[in-house]
Amino acid sequence: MALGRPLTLLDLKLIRSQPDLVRAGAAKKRMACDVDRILELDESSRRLGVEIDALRQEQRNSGKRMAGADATEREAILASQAELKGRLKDLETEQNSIQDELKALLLLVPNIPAEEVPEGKDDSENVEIRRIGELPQFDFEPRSHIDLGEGQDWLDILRGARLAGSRNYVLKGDLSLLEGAVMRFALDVMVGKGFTPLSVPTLVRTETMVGTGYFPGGEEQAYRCDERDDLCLVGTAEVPVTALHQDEILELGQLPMRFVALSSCYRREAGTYGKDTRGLYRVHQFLKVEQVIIDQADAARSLEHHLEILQNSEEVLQALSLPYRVVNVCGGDLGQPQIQKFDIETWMPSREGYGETHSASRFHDFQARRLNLRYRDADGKVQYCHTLNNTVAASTRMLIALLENHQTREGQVRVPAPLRPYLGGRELLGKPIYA
RNA sequence: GGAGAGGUGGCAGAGUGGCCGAAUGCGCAUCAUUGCUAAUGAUGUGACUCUUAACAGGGUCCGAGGGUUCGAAUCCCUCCCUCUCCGCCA
Repeated sequence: MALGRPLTLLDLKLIRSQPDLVRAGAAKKRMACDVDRILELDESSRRLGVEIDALRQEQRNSGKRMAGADATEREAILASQAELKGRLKDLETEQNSIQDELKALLLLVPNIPAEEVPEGKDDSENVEIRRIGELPQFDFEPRSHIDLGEGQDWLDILRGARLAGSRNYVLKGDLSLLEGAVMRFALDVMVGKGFTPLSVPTLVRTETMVGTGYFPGGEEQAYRCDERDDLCLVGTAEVPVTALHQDEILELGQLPMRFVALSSCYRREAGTYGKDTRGLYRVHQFLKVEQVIIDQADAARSLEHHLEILQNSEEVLQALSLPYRVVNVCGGDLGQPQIQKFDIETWMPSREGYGETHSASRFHDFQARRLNLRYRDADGKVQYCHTLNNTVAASTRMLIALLENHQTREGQVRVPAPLRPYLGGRELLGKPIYA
């Protein structure tokens, strides 16, 4: 996969100087990483580079002598240049193939997880940090969002599938309005906190997918339009928003940048056949409000931002009176790019459990390196930025939580106070449909 | 989709085969002057990478990739992007 920019990725110097750190990081994430091969390729490439540089210098100097040379000198120069050129070509070809392999391997090196990341093999070993909110107590048999949605004629899964295949849906009437209300509320909360709202493309170049760390590796999860146009549908606004300033050198005064964006999100959900097949939990398309922070390379500040964006989303859930818990994602459940991730799981009565609704990630400079996203620090030195993001609200999973947690015996849905202004002041949605 | 013009440093902009990593201006930094600010003057100021303990030195980069040439920012080809006009269109 070609990337049209210098490629440093996980700092090669770091891999050289502390290979064990990189190995340990990969092990904690339960990921493979051929550090030895990388070091070997790096060394050969550099050895060749020294040779090539010397030959190029010779080539340049004798080339410059041509201008003032007489006939016999010219002939001698031509002869030596021809020989130089041949040697250079051989060495360059060799170095290119080494670097191609090196780049491909570097793209796969996992970012090193933070110390606070718990050990563990998969999501069953994520560590709960806190539970907030009272679980709803029903004095009747609570219904699933599917029963409520279909009963109120708010949700048409059959026709959604007919239009676009399984895992698609149609929202009707008040549920469609409720979707708009939650999205707008989430957006307004973030704008109120000083985040800059952004409307961004959801079709991006594959280079941008590589830059944000989704490719290589996540190709199966993305809808791709690259046969004719080299474009992919994003699974989250994180991609275009984080990449907004790719290839730029930002001024210190511009940082930190805080962005919030509402976008459609598209996910193929390959490999999830038979999992969460009913309802709105796992779908191919939904709306999401996402928050992104871009700041200078400072681990302490990054950690602060991480807690900040986590707090922001918790505030949204609390305002909507939805019970949730926060988990510290363990090494084995962490993706390649993150150094730490907090998931927020919201209570969903039909699942009789918490379902993942938010994911707050801290990347250190992983994405910034791939995106060539840099800034000039106080000393005038160019550095890679740090990036972070978190969900503010994802439409379908929030609708599940809202419908199921706030349902009444009659099958209506109480509207949490903060959403009422977006729904004409109504406190209750739907008609009584159950006795 | 058709025709044309372009893509050069943080920004603007010159540069049509070697003396160009690149004039000049702006911006920025330091110093001088100054009650402060402004103005003025001087000096400095690209990124990446390799060798080196360091001093220092080398190489790469003028949208991307390939080609011609002893030698390419400059010539040729392909692709990407931007702008103008026309067409189509929510």
